[in-house]
Amino acid sequence: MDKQHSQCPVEFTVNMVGGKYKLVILYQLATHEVRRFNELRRELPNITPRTLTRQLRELESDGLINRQVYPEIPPKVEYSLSETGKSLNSILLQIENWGLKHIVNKPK
Amino acid sequence: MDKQHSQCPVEFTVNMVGGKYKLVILYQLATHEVRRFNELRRELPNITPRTLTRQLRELESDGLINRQVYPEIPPKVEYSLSETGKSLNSILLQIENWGLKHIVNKPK
DNA sequence: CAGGATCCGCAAAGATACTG
DNA sequence: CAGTATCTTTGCGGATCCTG
Repeated sequence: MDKQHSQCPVEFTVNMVGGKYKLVILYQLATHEVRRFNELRRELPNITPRTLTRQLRELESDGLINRQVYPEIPPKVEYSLSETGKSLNSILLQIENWGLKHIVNKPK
Repeated sequence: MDKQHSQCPVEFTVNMVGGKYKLVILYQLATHEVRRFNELRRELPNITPRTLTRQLRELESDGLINRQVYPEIPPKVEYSLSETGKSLNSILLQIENWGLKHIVNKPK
């Protein structure tokens, strides 16, 4: 209900990027500039179109990504980071690096 | 099921810190060194004890925090960041700063 | 190609009460 | 103080099929 009640800054940020795939999507856009719907689908092997659509829409309505529609046939839609989204770049890279460092100590 | 299948580093990290309150808890421990159960409860006004316990236990079993039990009466338990948890410090601070910068542009 | 429409399951979280 | 025990809820994401 009070999603935007967002007491503290950390909670505020989590509410923006806290979806199951949102950070991965943002990371994709951070490293590829522009991605199309089915490109993202391929990067996220287990995601369903419905879920991908929802995550993208939420990111868009939170102002983190841009959705560029080309009125052609077949349809073409390009997703990219907004300026606000780009301000997450350094965090995204650190999250990736942290994962790289600790993913190895984790087997078994 | 395949929580630890964790394809990419970003997803791996998200699986570790992706709980609704986990980053806030980690941030508390990053800025206060040590926190007790009810102290954390006060910082997270809406959390229930059951949920707090679970988030703490998951963070502990993922090796991000330490749980120090003092066998006294009344009981005393202190939570703190492990070395692995401390390696998240810079990310936690950046997340807070990002929230501080963008929480203002967000009203209405 | 980029989704929309439906239906559904389940894990995550909330509410409330109780305890060593 | 630091939890546990139950029960209930919710809402995210999955599965499947359909379409401009």
